[in-house]
Amino acid sequence: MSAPRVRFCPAPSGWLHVGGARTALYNWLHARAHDGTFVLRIEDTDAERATEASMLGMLDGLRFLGLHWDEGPDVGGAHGPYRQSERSALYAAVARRLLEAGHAYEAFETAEELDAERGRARAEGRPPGYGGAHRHLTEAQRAAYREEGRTPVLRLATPEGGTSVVDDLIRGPVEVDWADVPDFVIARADGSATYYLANTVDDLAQGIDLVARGEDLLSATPRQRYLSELLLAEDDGRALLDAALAEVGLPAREPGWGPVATYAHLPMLVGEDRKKLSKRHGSVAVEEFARQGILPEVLVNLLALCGWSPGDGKTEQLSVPEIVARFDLARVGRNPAYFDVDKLRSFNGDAIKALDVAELSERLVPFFFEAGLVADPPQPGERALLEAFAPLLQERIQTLAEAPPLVAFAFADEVAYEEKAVAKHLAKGRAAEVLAAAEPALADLGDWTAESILEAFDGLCADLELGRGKVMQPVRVAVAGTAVSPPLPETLAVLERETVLTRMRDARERFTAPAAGS
RNA sequence: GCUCCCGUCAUCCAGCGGCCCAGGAUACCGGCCUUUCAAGCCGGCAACGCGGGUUCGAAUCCCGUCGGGAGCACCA
Repeated sequence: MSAPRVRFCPAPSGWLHVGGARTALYNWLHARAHDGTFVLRIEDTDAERATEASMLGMLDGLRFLGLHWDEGPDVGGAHGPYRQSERSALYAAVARRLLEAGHAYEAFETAEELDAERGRARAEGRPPGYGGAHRHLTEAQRAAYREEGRTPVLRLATPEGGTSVVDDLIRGPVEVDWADVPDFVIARADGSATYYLANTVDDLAQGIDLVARGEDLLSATPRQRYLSELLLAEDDGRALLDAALAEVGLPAREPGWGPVATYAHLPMLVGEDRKKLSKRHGSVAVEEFARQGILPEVLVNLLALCGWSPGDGKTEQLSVPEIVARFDLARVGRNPAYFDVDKLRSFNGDAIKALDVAELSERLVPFFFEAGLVADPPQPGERALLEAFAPLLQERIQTLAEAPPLVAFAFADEVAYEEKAVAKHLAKGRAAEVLAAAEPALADLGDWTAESILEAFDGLCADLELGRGKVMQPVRVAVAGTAVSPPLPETLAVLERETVLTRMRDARERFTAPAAGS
């Protein structure tokens, strides 16, 4: 396979979810693995659903994942435009030519009538597809419908008999009986193109030679293959599509482009209930994972594993370059894949541990900013604090978003004391005594390091005949306000000694009962 | 209803006729470690849907059956 052209073509409604991201990724991987071209095309033919915000969100999601496109909106390319809403003249020209050639016909049923008919068909156990009622209308009948004020849709007349065999790269040959393929709509009553038309036309016009998409489109393939053949069939030495392209002044197809694309239908992504993944399954938007602090390369890793595996039966955690090097569409499996969020978190934790400190700090910045703990570019002091905590955080977080709450106390001037922690570790027991003893012990320390602080604590343990927990928890709560923090000596060492001492004294006066007599 | 696709531990993946009384990962359970929370380390549980073939030999090939999913839109 030489320099393939592949595409991802989202419909801009809603967010980029993991299913779409997986499809985009597989196409992108295929392009990168074979030195090909990754085209991004926005399929916004349905004016009622497509939104600008959604499109921007999709682009952001793809960029977050690092799936950069070679041709597409905002980067351009030789075969644009890359938004279908800007190509409607082409679809109209193609549709008209299809009609003129007798491959398509006008159908006058209204959406309501078809709906009702579908309901009846379902109730009676008949296939709900269009039966072809208007396929052979006479000129007079058409005129009569028009007189009623009806505007027709255009339907493609599918073959009367025989079978269509699609040789799917992943599934092998798939055979479908033409009798089971209804005459489908290619142009709506308002003249706009449907997916079948626009998608097929553009794949051809943009030289897409490999189509990797969700399995839910497997049954659409025979129609698109048939449509492709009609578009490419030569008439007067020129294919219908080429004539239409020239008519509307869009770039011509390149000579080297092959006739029809190879198809690769990817297994469905499912939720825990084994149903097609949808918003019902909780957070499936790429943006949401980004917000939670999932690393993009980890999301890519997990997405890659949804249907594909390197095949050695062992390796699962892979870097993006490794995936590119090993990926092969032909090795994609056929059974539905479950997008496992637990596994994602686990891998993410591992990846965070593997990051070097500077890199981790950098990635943490937006999350600390979001939490209101640092300024937009962080102040030098804030950055230093972040870098000092990064190694401690690294060991215990699975997502970046988990970091700020763990060390918020170090960035805030005021400590937010947690009621339960105070009640358990300060307001009872020997907390007052412990703090009173700890203050001078820490104040008198020569070095302010984790080692020396730990030594001081151990000294206190011996003096007071208490375990480390009994000594350190009151101090932790006094300084952090919570019973949970990174390891205490290291944490204290990161803070200014004065801050620590002040907080201990304040907490002792504010929360502890006066030391009991004996 | 019809058509198509799929069927290995709870979950995902490996397995392409002998290397499999089935391997890895996540989850779960237990232990160790321990200054909190995690992490880490060690160990454990646990699957070839079922029935027939083919074969010296089947998770792997064939048929049937059952189960699951997708599609049959003026959505993509």
